[in-house]
Amino acid sequence: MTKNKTKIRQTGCPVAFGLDIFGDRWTLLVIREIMLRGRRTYSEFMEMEEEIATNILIDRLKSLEAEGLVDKERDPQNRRSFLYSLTKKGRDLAPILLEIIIWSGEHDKRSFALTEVLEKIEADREGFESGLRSEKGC
Amino acid sequence: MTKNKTKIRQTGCPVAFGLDIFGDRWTLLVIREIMLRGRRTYSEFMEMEEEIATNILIDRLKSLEAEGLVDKERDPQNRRSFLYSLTKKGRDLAPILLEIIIWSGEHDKRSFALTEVLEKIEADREGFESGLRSEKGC
DNA sequence: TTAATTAGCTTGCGTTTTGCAAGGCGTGAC
DNA sequence: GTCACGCCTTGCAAAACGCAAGCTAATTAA
Repeated sequence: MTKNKTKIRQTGCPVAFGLDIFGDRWTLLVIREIMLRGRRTYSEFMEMEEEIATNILIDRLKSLEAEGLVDKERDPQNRRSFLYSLTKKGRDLAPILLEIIIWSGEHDKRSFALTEVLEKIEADREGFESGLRSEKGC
Repeated sequence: MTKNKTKIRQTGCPVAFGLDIFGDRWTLLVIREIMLRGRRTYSEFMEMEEEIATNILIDRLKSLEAEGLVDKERDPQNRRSFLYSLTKKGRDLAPILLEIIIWSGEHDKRSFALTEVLEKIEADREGFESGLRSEKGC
């Protein structure tokens, strides 16, 4: 396992604290897979269109579990598979993901027909947030 | 200059789009310095308690400028210095920063007396957001 | 008008992380 | 048994990071 996140910045700043946990190019994409797409297994995560490498994926899954953002359990239906699910701490990342989606929607030139979705989000932030697993936005 | 952010993931997902721009351990800390602490120059950024290296700082400033999140201009008062300031695109990151602060406030065990600030934020999100440059939270 | 200082930036080099390809191992199906 | 599936490890090259040193242009001090 690549020894990731070696340097932890205990400065007390909440921004730095958050970035120490999910401040990289892959962690929030794994969260997105679970939260927005309902994917739950290693092989489902491997299907994401951004083409994550196997060692990076397993590294992020381990650190997410170590940080208490996801739980890992055997799939009762298929006992050679594992199911990853968000803890409360993980689910609480929803507003951050939502704000990233809003920001990108406003500033991504290629934002293909996302505008209408964005207007809905802005109009009903609460409602959207509670129903985040409904495929909108991504 | 370290050739940063080589791989750009044009998948159309707004989460990936955002992470391509600020998905690393330093970019949002530079934004924090400007937005929350009112710092504007290279040497002021070097004073941040997380001890950023000079080459990393200049690399991030250049990519922030290239992405149109900050503007750079000569300081009229001190013509050997430059002033960095947020563009609209940069200022629009405020809600993301705010949500990170809220998340960390809830999940950082060492969250020294931040709780009361958080309650204020939650109670008056709009108000807090518009006055983000007021030293609270960080 | 020359020397020193300040602010911003570059360079070199060792370490860490990432990306990619290949392969290994445990579980369950046949 | 043997085979396939799902999860995970390993090896190696490339990129990014971290650290220390030094360079350059603008300003101030002598």
